[in-house]
Amino acid sequence: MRIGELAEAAGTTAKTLRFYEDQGLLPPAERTPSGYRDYAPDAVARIDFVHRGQAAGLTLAQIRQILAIRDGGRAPCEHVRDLLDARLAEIEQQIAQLTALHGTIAKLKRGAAQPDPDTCSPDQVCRYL
Amino acid sequence: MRIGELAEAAGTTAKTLRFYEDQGLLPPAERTPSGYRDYAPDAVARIDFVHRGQAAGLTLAQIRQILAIRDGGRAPCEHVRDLLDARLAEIEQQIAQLTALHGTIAKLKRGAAQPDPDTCSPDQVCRYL
DNA sequence: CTGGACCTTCCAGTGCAGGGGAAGGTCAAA
DNA sequence: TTTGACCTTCCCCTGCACTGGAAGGTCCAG
Repeated sequence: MRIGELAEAAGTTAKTLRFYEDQGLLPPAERTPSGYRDYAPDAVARIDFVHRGQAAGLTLAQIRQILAIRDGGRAPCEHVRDLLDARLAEIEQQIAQLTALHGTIAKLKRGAAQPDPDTCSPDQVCRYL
Repeated sequence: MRIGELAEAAGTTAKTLRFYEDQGLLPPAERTPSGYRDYAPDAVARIDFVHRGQAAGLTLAQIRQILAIRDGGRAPCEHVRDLLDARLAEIEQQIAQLTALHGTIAKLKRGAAQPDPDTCSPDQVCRYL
């Protein structure tokens, strides 16, 4: 199948598939005599895996690592578990930071419940911040 | 004061201050006869304001808008309040997305509590995802 | 044989907030 | 006078995951 068909089957674009090949996420495709990329149907599964990895918040670099392990003939399960653990920790930290920021902003707002422009000196630009 | 002194006083770098000037966050500085930027002491307050804006999660573009209103002689309080309201909504949405992602990943992990590489088919790359 | 849909490569840009480093000018102290 | 710290402008680079577009080749229907 050609790159456009594969892209449609996998829910992405031809441009993105060339980009993935360039980044080492897809192996270099076979070529027709005229130079067109020619994919086997199971390429869809590989792209689906990339999408599942992205849905789990992994970067393309991390997904490439997993694929490289699998391509090397080993099972990447343990590496995947480590990546997911790290991702969970990251997410927890991000949520904590956002929660703190939410509190900070809410406090700023409470500290200026009635905006009174006259009490905002030009020096401090705005009493709100 | 020269740009290096100002940078140290404001807790940033000379490079960043030139960048801010370029981006319209700081007015073009006075120059000494030899071409050095020459700042009044109150420049520190303006940079502090930029930092407070950043601490509230505003982008430099948003901070520039606020400063432009103040520089135009008006009080930016209402615009600031709108920006903070929008930021709060964004943060809430981000937290919701991260929470959902956290749940998704945790479920993936539970679905594969005992990693068994043999049950991972190469086709699906990894049972975990 | 022509038009249009598809394909190829390559270069460049997006948004965000700066950082790195070159090439050259200035200033104060030793 | 010379060193070394500072300053100037300039352009390119970073990370992330693409996206746009130009210039040209291929394939198939009408």
